[in-house]
Amino acid sequence: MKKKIDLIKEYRIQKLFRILECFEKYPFNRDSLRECVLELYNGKSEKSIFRGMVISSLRHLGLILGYDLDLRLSANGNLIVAALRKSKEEGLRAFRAILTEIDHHEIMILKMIARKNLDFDNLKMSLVKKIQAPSEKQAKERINHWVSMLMQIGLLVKENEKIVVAETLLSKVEKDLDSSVKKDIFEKIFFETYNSIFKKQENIPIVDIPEIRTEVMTAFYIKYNLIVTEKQVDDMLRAMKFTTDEYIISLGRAMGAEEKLFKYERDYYRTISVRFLK
DNA sequence: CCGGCGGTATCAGTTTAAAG
DNA sequence: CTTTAAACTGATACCGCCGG
Repeated sequence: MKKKIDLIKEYRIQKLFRILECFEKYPFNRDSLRECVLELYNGKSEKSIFRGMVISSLRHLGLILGYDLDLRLSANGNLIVAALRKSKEEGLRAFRAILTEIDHHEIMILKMIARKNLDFDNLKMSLVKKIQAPSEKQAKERINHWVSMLMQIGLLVKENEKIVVAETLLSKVEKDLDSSVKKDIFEKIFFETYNSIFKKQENIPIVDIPEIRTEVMTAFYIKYNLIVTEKQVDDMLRAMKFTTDEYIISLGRAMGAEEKLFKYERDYYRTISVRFLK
């Protein structure tokens, strides 16, 4: 069974950073957003750049949500921008965590490379054979782009003619991806965040999960300098007790097919609500 | 001559505008 | 108001120009 890899058309990370900043500036504002993005490509056409490259790449990477007028950052996309505000290196750290998480779960290039000891070209060829794509040319393009992104974030390094995994860096990333040390703080931040959104929306207790993900992740990052991805939020939320003598958490279903729903047991949910008993 | 950037053709759905 | 046409949107595969 060959793996499927999406084609990331825009894979230059510095460019993606600037695009994400446009999304942060103009959520739900397609016109300004499009203008902001096209400025980065000095006036190229919206069809090829905005629709053909930017939107599809960011969606494949899970960094944006919504269609036409509703385009906006996902929680992961927002985390990158928040980190970027601190420094470029921090932005890379966030991006690295998110990309590595995708790689570990879907593509596994890093694991494949760690096992082999091939030169660059042979390595790429062996990867190309393992993925499913419409043509060999397409497979090559996909692998090239993913490998390039892993190099840009520093997880793959050229060493003479060989290519190796930067183990020290990878272990740092894996620390960022490990939620076991964050569980204790999670409940505290989750309830604080819930309450602040609850107040913000004038005491309406039903909170959108994509929104609370964003806020929880930002709080973790700003207050504790900890990277928490969407997946980690979902994992830690699933691990919580939903019913105690202090509170009851309930989940709300989505109306139709939507993106990035919260999976709990066998179903997908869109909203969350907490009733405090004391 | 090669490859990367990004242009293009195309498609299936939608949405909007124009025409009747 | 209803029908018809045009434009828009997101996505995909493949192509071609240009710089090194």
